[in-house]
Amino acid sequence: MHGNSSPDDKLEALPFGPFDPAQDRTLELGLRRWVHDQTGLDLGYVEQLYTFGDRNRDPMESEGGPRVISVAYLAFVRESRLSGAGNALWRDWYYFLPWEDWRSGRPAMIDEVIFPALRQWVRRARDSASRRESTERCDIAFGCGEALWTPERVLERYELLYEVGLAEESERDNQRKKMQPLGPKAVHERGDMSGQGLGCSMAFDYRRILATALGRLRGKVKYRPVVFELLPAAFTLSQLQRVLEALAGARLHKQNFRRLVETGGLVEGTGRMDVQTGGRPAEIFRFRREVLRERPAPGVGLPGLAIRQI
Amino acid sequence: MHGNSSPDDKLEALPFGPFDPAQDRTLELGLRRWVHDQTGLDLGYVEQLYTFGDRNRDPMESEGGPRVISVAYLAFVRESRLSGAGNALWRDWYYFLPWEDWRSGRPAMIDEVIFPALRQWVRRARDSASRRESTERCDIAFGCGEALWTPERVLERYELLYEVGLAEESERDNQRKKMQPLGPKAVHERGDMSGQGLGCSMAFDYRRILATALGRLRGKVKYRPVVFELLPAAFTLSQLQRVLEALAGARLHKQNFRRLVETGGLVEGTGRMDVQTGGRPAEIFRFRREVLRERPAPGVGLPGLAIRQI
DNA sequence: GTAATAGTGTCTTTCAGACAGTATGAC
DNA sequence: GTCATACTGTCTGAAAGACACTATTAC
Repeated sequence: MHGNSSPDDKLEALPFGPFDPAQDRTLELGLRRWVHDQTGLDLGYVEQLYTFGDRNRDPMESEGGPRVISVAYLAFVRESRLSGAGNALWRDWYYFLPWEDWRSGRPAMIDEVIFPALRQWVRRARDSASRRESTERCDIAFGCGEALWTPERVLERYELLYEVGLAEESERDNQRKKMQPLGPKAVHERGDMSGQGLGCSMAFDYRRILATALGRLRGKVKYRPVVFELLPAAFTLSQLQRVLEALAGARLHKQNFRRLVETGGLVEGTGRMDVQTGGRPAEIFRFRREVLRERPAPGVGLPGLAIRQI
Repeated sequence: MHGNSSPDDKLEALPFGPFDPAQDRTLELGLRRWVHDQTGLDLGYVEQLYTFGDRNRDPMESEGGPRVISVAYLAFVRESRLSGAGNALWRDWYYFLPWEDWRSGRPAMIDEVIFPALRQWVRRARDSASRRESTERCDIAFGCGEALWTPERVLERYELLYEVGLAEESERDNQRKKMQPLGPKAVHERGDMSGQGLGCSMAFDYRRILATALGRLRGKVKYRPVVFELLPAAFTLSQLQRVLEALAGARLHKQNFRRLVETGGLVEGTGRMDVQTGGRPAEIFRFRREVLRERPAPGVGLPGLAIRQI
């Protein structure tokens, strides 16, 4: 979700609100309250993500502003409800993290922009030890060499792109804190990557938060049936597959997927049929709550998620 | 780890410290600094856990004290280093959560104390809908009925015990906030469970934090090689198995465990042998870092972890 | 008929989970 | 020898991953 109460109007931002200890019994209730106040929406599934408190995450801090600590939450909202909800509007998250979307094949920017930049960055490392370490980091994050592309390493990838200078934010943040000494991690000399920014940048460290959320969700979907929070009570297997593919950012093998969720006891068919959409009518399925008792970690152990395309 | 800077001296507590935005660039660096200042320890592996901010988690709040927000972290410290480290001392976490330790079989207290209390609690539910819901919660958390005992549901179990009144903390907290209206979740009438407290209680909501940590670690160990942060660089497979069993709170099948970690590429043998400990000498193994590239989620998919004993 | 979507059957390989058994030390 | 720990071999059944194939709609 997107709220445009951002510092300057051009920047994309996540919705945020204050926490008022006097008013809200818990952090989560506080979240629900201000989301409701700002947008009229009542959140369903909500999960605490991570607490961000790095220095200068709010650029105003370098001009004497206070340190801002944000407790980030991940929440689901049905797209249909969003129209006319305050000043929030809908955004595909791959608009901000386009390299994460492999649904129509491996994104070209990975080979054309990211890999060259990573190689250049590795070459600029101070010594051979840090060069080796950097190579390993790149390999694991982006699945170079023998390594596989692992969908849930979203944050590792974003942080690498940020360090390399492929995220507009890194350029912006650097201008603001140029008086600050470099941390121990900055073992690379700075290169000029301006204009190479990938995906739409966001205010503050919001893109990092978004990356945290996507990574967490991709991981969680495997051992908890969170997908069903994103679907109506009744759905077809194709719908379920499309939602999972949107989360995973990859295509799934249709037949195996069907078998996985059906024989895995995650869903059950109702006898009913879907209204036609240009093909054979699909059966309507529903989530089998009982699976929570039967299996210790009921999720979709996404088949062939490690890179293989359909 | 245990720090005794607790409100009254009798209560067990987790170590904690203030966050000083002026001094610390990040929350994690702040953590490392005050742990060092208080105990002289330099933390190794550190992971942010969860941020706790419920009303009255600090009992002083009901007497006009401020709302305390705690960003909890999980960190590893080698036991040997702990002797004489400030006023911190070592505690087995099963001292606080004894029902979580199945290493010497199913703890008797589950059948003798917990199940009767849960059944009584379910019976006291207002209506049949909430009774059904409560039954399902108990089944899933504690593996009753057809459900399996799932080691990582530590927090769900603790919260249930707290609600049921089997945690001393719930009695204590209730006395302090008796003027407060009941939340929507309190659909059960209150029973008298005093004196039935299970495990050692802790100050504030620290036992909830501990339960969060154990649950998270049990989950994480399956898809990230965190175990090796708890072991020296060289170890025997038996040592590795013992550490994993301590985390999982369950016995693992020895032969399958060996095969799993060896053929899974998680460890590799050095030719060297261990000093004898009353049996055939064991080979010394080490962690194979390369596994991070080879497998998307390299961890120990703990074999037979779902209840089965050796 | 074609195009498009939905759904079935089956084969192979891999691996978890269990079995029993052997090897090398201390005593 | 016994006891204790370390390690090996193998069987079985359940899945993952891939194959080809049939079914029902709209046009």
